[in-house]
Formats: sequence, C-alpha cells, structure tokens
Amino acid sequence: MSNNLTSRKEDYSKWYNDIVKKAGLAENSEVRGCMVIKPYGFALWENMRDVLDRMFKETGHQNAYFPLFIPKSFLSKEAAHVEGFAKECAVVTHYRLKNDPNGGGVIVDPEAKLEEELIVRPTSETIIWSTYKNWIQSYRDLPLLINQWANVVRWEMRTRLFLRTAEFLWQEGHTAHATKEEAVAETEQMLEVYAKFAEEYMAMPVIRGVKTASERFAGAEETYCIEAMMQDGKALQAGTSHFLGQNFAKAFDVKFADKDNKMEYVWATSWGVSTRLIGALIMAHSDDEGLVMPPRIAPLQVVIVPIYNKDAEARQKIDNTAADIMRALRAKGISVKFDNDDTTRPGWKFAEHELRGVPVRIALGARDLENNQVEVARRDTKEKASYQLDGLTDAVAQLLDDIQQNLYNRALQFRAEHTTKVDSWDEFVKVLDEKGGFVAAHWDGTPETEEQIKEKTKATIRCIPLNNEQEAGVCILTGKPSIQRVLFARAY
RNA sequence: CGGGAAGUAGCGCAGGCCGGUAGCGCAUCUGGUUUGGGACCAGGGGGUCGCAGGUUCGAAUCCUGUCUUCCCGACCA
Repeated sequence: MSNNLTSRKEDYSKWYNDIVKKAGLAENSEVRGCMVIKPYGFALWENMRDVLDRMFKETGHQNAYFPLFIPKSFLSKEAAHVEGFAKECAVVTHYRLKNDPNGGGVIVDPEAKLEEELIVRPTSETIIWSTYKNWIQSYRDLPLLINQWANVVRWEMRTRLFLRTAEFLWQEGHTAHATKEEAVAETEQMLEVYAKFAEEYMAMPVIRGVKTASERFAGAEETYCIEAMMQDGKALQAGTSHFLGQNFAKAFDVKFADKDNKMEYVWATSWGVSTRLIGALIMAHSDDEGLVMPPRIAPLQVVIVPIYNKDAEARQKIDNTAADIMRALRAKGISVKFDNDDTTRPGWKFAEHELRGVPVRIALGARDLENNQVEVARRDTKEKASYQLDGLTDAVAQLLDDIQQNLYNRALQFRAEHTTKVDSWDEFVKVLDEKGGFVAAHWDGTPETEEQIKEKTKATIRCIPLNNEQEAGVCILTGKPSIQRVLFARAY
C-alpha cells in the first residue's frame, strides 16, 4: 500500500504539505502567499466555526461585521499597534483601472489616486474602536460584546498553508467594559473558551498562559494564549486573548458616563483564532497514512464502504443494509456517507478515507451479512473488528467517543513526554536540539535575556503558564535569581 | 528581502550540456472482465514545455528579464 505521502520522519514539512494537498484541504493559489481552501478543508473550518460561534453566543456575544478597509490615519492612532503591524500591511492607493493606451491590457489609472490610502485590515481594533466611540455613551451601553468572522491580510514574507498565509480567515472578538476587573475577566473567560474548544473538540491539549512583554500583541497590556505541541516537538500558538487596558479607548476617545456621571475611558479586550487551527489539528494528530480527524470536529464521521461481488441479489442486500445503518446513525446525529461509487474498488476507498482522516469506516460485503455483522475500522489506531448489526449504532457512537478520547490522551502523553525541566544552559541547548518540545526553565524576567536566548537557540518563551508554580531558582542564561519556570520552545 | 533548488498533459517525472515536428508512469475517456487493502485487458483523447523578450533557417533546450513554489535565514497568528 502506498499513498505517496512523505513520511513524518523523512521530512516533516513535506509531510505536512502533502497532507494538506492530498487530503483535499487546500492548495496554493495563483496569488502569492494566498491559499484556496477546498471543500473538505472548508467543511472542517465550518465545523470549527459553528462550535466556536455557539460558544461565543453562550457567553453573551453577538456577531457584527466591520469594513475590510481601514483609513491609514486610524492605524496610526495607537502607537504600539501601528508599530506592530506597519511592516505587513497591504495598502489600497487607487480606485480605478483603465485601458493601457499602449495596448498592454489594463493599468492603474493615475488620475484615480485615493485622497487617503486604505489599509486592508490586518486586524480590526482601529476601525472597531472608532465605531465604538459612537456606540458607547453610558455605563448602560456596557459591556459591549461583539465578535466578527472575517478575513484579514498580513503581508507575510514566508507562507505555509494554514499556518501562515497572506490572507486568512478568523474571528475577532472586541469587547468594551466599565471596569478593569471585568475586562480582565472577559479576557480570561475567552481564553478558557478557546482552551475548551481545543481540548474537547480538537482533542488537542493546550497550555494556558500569558505572553512575555516582547511576545505581546501590539497595543495590549497583557496577552493570554493557548499553546499546543505538534508532533515534531515544536510549539504552536493556537489562540490568543488580549487585555487591552484603556489603550484603544484613549487612542479613539471612547468614554462613558458612570453611575456618578463621571466620564471614564472604557476597558477593552480582543481575542481571536484563525484557520491556523486547521494546521494545528493536522500536526497534532495525523500520521504517515494521512489526516486523523477528531470525531467531534470531523466533516465526516463515518464512511460505509460496500464490498460487492457479481451476485446482484447480495448487492441489493448490501445497499439495503447500508441504508438502514445510515438512517440509524443519522438519527443519532452522526454524519455518515455511503461510498457506493462504482468506479473505484474497496482497497482504493479504504486508502482514500484514511488519507482524509474519516474516524470510522464500516465495510460490509456478502460474507458479513451472512453473519449479521460488519467490519468496523477506527482511523486512530487502524484496528479492525467485526461488529454485530444488532446494536451497531450505539457501538459506533461509543467508538467515536473512544477515538476522541484516545486522540486527546495520545497528544497529552506526547506533550508530557516532551516537556522537560532543565536547570543548566548546556542541558537547555541539548534538550532543544535533541528532543524538542517544551522546556521549563528559569528566566531572569528581562526582555534582554529572552532575546539573547532566542538568538542563540531560536527558542522563544511560549508562555508563563497560568497558576504557575512559584519556585525560586536561577536564570539558565544569566544566573540571576528567578521566581518561576517559564516554557520555552521552538515554535511555528 | 538575501542564499539555494525547481516550474514540461490533471499529478509525478524524463528530455536540456550536444537546438531539428514533445516522451514515460499514474489519472482520464470507450468497451469488457472484476470488487474483503490503491484491479486487469484492449483501444482512444489531452501539452503555445510558467510568462515575456532575444539569438537562430529552426528554441522545451542557448541568453536576458519576470512570476510562482519549495528549502534555509531576517519577520510573524
């Protein structure tokens, strides 16, 4: 059996690219740095989106939509913010084309220059806060809890499908609060929503933490994050939630009258996850045979593959049984497809659905039906077993739960095995080079040391875990005193 | 944006030094036989060789430019 997939061991990057393309998730487009998300990949995104959207609404948020274009002057109102994004912005300078008088197709009409250039949003804080100014007058208007699903553009120099593309899809929540405490609570609540989504739906354990000052979002007071570990031992930031303090309120003059009729600046948060989660999902679970989808987020949970022979009567019986199974599974809310395409043979279908990561495969042929059973294969372990038709629906539902749990446990164990406490510089470098993963080490708390460690090892501080154990020690680089270990890793 | 590699049929590649009517495998189409881990036989179709210039009687091949992708650096969700 050969699926022409590069193995993880051989070349991890190539394996990742092969999976994305061959499983039909996405492909590179004609536009530099941009991808086409194909139907299977988009179905996955839709599932993620639907679950998250429900979670946002359960926590009191509403969706809205703000413009793709941001006047250039808006971006410069918050100093740290513009500093952070200026280097990767696409800029609209003209609004019209015309025929090239020299006959070379169309050219930008030099007469149609915009008075003020428009920035294609790299994130929407500025346009949103300039709007919120008009929406907020009194404490009665607070909290303002808005989310938007949108595309954003960051002109990246080096791109990788899903992990880093010039344009990507995401959601960005933007909230305004009367007090600092409330805004911090919102930031933490949304981080927990992300963590829950990653762990319970994507079966991907994450570390909840806060970023150091140098890794902080441009314009934030504090950036909270969830960090996941990929199978090559590299870390991946899977979601962020920012406490923005009053920075944007001050930059855009967003004040409210409190109960004592005093004018106060509002407190803000923003939080987002993107199609990058798809990259995380792939690298957390998939194997050399292809994708492995966690059942709770899989576009397709069960596929039924018929094994026909020449006997037309048996064929009819297979079709009938498959229809019965499908009806019963669907009644339980399980997505299922009967792959009765007559142009490919069973072996082809097995390999194809493994490549696409369908969690459960049910095969049925004449031989099974004689015994009132089907063959059930699970994608995570590749185990096959015969199941009685009687009680099959419940058994499959149970199996999907088992797979979900097994994927989580497997990833959790991998992370545990690849998290190392280190107390010396030599050991630090050695672990990073030979083992990878998270390295828990003491750091003196200064950006200078952090920067030096990054230069020497390419490892960054992924986060300071929430509720981190306080433990006196000395910095692995400088030997200065430290109060706690932080998590280092090489990262995507 | 610097250093390296590559772009030839839907996919994977050969041909290129040494210029002379574009080839292989898979896929696809037709017919038939098949179906429990990527079936077999026979016949057929499909390419302005990434794009634009140049050299030449003649360019996939030589030259120049340009675009895109991949790998390695600087930057980032």
